[in-house]
Amino acid sequence: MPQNNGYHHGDLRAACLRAARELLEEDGSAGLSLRAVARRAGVSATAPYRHFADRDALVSGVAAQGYRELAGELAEAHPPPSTPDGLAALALVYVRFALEHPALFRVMFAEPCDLTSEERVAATAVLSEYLQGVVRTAFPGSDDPEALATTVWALVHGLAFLHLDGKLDTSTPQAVADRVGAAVHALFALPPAARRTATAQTRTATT
Amino acid sequence: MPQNNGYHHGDLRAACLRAARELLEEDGSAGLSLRAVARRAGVSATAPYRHFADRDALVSGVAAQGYRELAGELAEAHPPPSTPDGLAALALVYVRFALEHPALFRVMFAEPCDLTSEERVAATAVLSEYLQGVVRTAFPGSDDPEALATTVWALVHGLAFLHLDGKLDTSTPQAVADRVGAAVHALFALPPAARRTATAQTRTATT
DNA sequence: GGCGCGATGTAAGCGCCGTAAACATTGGAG
DNA sequence: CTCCAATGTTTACGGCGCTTACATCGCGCC
Repeated sequence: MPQNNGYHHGDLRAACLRAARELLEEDGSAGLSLRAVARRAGVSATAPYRHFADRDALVSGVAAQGYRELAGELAEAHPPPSTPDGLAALALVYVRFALEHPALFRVMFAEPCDLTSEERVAATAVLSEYLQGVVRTAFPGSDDPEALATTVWALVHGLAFLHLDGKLDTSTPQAVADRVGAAVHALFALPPAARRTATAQTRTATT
Repeated sequence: MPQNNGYHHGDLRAACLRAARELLEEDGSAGLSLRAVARRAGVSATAPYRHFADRDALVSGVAAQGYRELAGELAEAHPPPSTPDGLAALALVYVRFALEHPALFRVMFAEPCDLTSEERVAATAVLSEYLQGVVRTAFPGSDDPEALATTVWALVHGLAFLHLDGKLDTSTPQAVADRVGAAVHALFALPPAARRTATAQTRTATT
C-alpha cells in the first residue's frame, strides 16, 4: 500500500475521483478537467495519468460511482417495491437524483458511453437488474415483464432528462413531484376505449 | 446582402452550421470546435465570432436545426397520428433519429441547455406541442391529457437515450423496432389486477 | 542491511482549443 | 466620392489533453 509521505500522495485515485465529483457539482461538466482535478488534489498536472489512462477513464470512474449511488438511493427509498404505486415513488427518487446532481447525471447518461470500461458496464447492469426486479414484483402477471421493465425504465429516465433539460418546469419540488406522479399514474388511467383499441391493434401489428 | 468575393464569404453563418453538422456526424461532439468549423468553411479561426457570440451559440444553432428536423420527420412519418397504435410508429421514428444522428441528438438534449437561446426554446416548444397534439387525438377521453403527453414524451425520450447509451441492444434495426414496439404496447397490456390496484392507490396517494 | 526495481509523482513541451483586441477589406448609403 | 458598418484576418494569451524524460519513494531479495 502506498503511503502519504509528501512526495507520494497515498491514495491519489480516490482523491481524483473525489475532486472530480466536487468540480462537477461546482462548475458542471465544463469544469471537469484532468488539470483541475490534479490541482485540487494538490498534485502535478500529469500525476493522474498514473491512475487513469485518459480523461475518459476518469469520467467513467465518476460515472460508475454515480450508478452505485443511484442504485443505493433507489433501494433505500423503496426496499421491497412490490406495488405499482411504488413506481411513482421510485420515479421521483430517480428524477430527484438527476436534479440534485445534474452534471453527474449527465456524465452518467449523456456522454458517449465508454463501453470498454467494465466498472461502468457492471454498475449499469446492477441498476438495470434492480429495475427489472421491481417491475417483476410490481406486475407479477405481466405478459411481457421484460418489455414492461424497459417501458418503466425509459419512462423514468425520460422524465429525468426532460426535467433536467428545462423541457419541463422544475421551479418547485412540489411541481416536479406532482408531474412525475401524474405521469406514472397516467399509465394506469388510460381511457378504456383507447385501451381496447390499442390492444386490438397491438395483436394485429405484432404478428 | 453580402456577397462572395474572396474576402467576404457570402453566408458564413449557414456555412458554419453546415460544417458543424458534418463534423458532428464524422467525429462526434468531440470534434465540434469553432476552429474546425472555421477551417471547414475555409475561413480564419475567429471569423465565426461575427455570427456566433461563442461556442455555445453555435451549438444552440445546430441543436435548433435538429429540433426542426426531428419535428419534421415525426410529422412526415405520421401526419394524422390519431390511433394509440400509431404511437409505436412515432416512438420508432424518434428512436431512429437518435440512433442515426447520435451526436446531434446529444447536442439537442444532453448538454446543459442554453435557455437564453430563443431559437432553441422556440424549436423545442414546437416539438413539445406536436406531441401534445398527438396524444390528445390518440386518447381523446384521457382524464389528464397533459400528464399523458408528458408520459409519452418521457417514454419515447427515455427509449431513445437508453438505446443511444448502449443500455439497450442496438445491434440490428429489427431488435430496436421490436423492443420499442413492445415497450409502447406494454402500456396497454398491464394485467387488470395490477391496473386496478394502481388506480386505487393513485386515488389515495394524490389527495 | 543494503540495493535495485517497480510504482508513483514531477517537469517540460507539443498542438489544439476558446476567446479577445487590433487591423484590413468590402459594398453600399449619404 | 466618401465614409461607415459589416465582415473577415492577424496576433496573442491562457487552459487543456497528452507524451516523454526524469525524480523519488517503498518493498522484496540476497
